[in-house]
Amino acid sequence: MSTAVDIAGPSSSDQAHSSAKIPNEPLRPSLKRSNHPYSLSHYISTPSPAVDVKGLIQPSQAQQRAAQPAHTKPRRAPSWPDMWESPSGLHLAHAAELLMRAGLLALTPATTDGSGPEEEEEDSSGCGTDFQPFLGAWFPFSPALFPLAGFQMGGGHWRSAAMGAEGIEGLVAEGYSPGSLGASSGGRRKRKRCGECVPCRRQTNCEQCSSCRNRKRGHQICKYRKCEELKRKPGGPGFESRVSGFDLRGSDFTLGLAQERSNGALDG
DNA sequence: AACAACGTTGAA
DNA sequence: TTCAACGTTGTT
Repeated sequence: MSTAVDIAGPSSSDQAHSSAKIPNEPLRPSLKRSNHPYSLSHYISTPSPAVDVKGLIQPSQAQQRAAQPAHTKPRRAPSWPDMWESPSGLHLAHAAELLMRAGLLALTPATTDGSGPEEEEEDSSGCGTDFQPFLGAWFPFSPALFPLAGFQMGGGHWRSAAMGAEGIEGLVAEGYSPGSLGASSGGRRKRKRCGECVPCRRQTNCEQCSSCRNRKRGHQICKYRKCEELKRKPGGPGFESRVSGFDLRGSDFTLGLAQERSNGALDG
């Protein structure tokens, strides 16, 4: 029931200005697409229990060098807590904790003697495949754990088949895939719009807000089409509402829009 | 906090 | 290769 809506922008005469590049239909098709490089069967059938997740989420030094040419300004490396926050506010660590409570996730002692091949070549950032800080114990991150725990990866979502897909889907990170967690980007990921909130369902740019007027340099989507999910900081207030069973997605948009209008916040 | 600018990602 | 737009950083 994703009927396209087209809330009037700052003025009622803006519709004619919509860019030819703007899709004339809701964005669901592209949102549903997933180019995840690995299928679930890949992880299940991979002979080595340790698919090179470290390589996926932490590129090699050579990859990092390639990803960051010398002429570009050095950017702050994303911190690991940041890496593990979901746009809908659920820390992956919380998901892991839930699994632990359900007895589905094993913990290993905090040994650092590098007994396996995965342990060698730990770089200065200290990011291996174990994540003690999040759980107070070591969290062995292996993709094999997710199938074991009933998690499925697909459609850009992490689902839990064991807990009931409907219930957990809203809890678990949306818009992320292992690939977007750094498989090819050296850690920088790009969230996707939810496609369901009111702004996402707008079809046209207003062409009057600062983002529209400054599109060449600003590289920003029309203010009235900016996804509500993307407006939130990952791991922000959304977390509580999502966990407690409420999905406030888009609920504050109308209020915010009315407020913006009354305040004249939008330039134009 | 809002805005502007830019680098970068990801899809077409 | 192009383009839309997200993420980050600096400025106001």
